[in-house]
Amino acid sequence: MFSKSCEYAIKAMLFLAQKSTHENRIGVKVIAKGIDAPEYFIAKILQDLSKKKLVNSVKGPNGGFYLDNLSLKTSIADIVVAIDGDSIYKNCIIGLKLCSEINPCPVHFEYKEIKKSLISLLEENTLTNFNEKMITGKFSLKNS
Amino acid sequence: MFSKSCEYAIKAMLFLAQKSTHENRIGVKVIAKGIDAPEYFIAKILQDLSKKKLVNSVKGPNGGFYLDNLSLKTSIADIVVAIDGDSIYKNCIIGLKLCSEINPCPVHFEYKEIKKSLISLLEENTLTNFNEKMITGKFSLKNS
DNA sequence: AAATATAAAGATATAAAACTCTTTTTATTT
DNA sequence: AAATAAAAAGAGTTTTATATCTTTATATTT
Repeated sequence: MFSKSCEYAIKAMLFLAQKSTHENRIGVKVIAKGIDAPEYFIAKILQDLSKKKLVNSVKGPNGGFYLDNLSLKTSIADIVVAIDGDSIYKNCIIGLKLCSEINPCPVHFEYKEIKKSLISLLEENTLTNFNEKMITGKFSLKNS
Repeated sequence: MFSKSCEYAIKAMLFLAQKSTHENRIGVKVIAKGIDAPEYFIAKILQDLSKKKLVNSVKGPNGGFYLDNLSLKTSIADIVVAIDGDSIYKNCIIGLKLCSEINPCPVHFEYKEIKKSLISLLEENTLTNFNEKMITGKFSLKNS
């Protein structure tokens, strides 16, 4: 569904949403361990997210990454679009370039509904939202 | 969503479903042109589908690929599983290895429903089914 | 039976994604 | 102001996916 980079990005954002504040920044190493991702690779991804203003960062001693209150409103959809682009919004499920409402592939209208629910899921789940769900203890992010 | 190979496989199967019979086999070159795929690449994919018994083939003059009546009952799900494996059935949307009913990620239950519809779409659409849809002329497979 | 046309198999090439290392820049702390 | 710790930037490397080419095997046709 999503690229590896995108999955790591989502996990990193969720991790930061739970653990970071402006005062408590988190470094690449801690994030990498926390989400079970390769350190140098997640570093690049965080750089990218930082350029795109989805995370905040400060350099130097006691520096690291964090999310401010605005960033906590980021949805999974925002992260996906930032990393993988908008293909999830646009692409035909069987990869036809010309598939559209006027020239639909055989499953266009069926897939359209599914895509709609999928996009709702991605757009309605913000980081804050995730946090709330996890506070109840019924959900988790464990990977190993 | 699916790999390029898988998209080509689906398109090739649909093409064969429309055009081939036991008597009228279709060669790689024609298929490649018909679905706008690289010739040598789709040849490999067809070989694979043939080994996995999803298409029939005969060598030699007037040889080529075709689908028999049994093969026309193949669903998109069958093709996807043959080429991309069953990750669509199994994988967590945010890539967590441990995500499950007892250890769900924050969107597990929401995604579960979407996945269900997606799988229905893939399983319920057989090649025969596709053909019927296209006979009405309301649907198409054009790519360019 | 020979020639031919086709898929199958094997080997190679190219591109993209995933991952790593090194150097540079810049806040922070001392 | 100097030392330091961190991200940013740049430049690789490795792996996987995509694509191509060549040779071999085998039905079919002549």
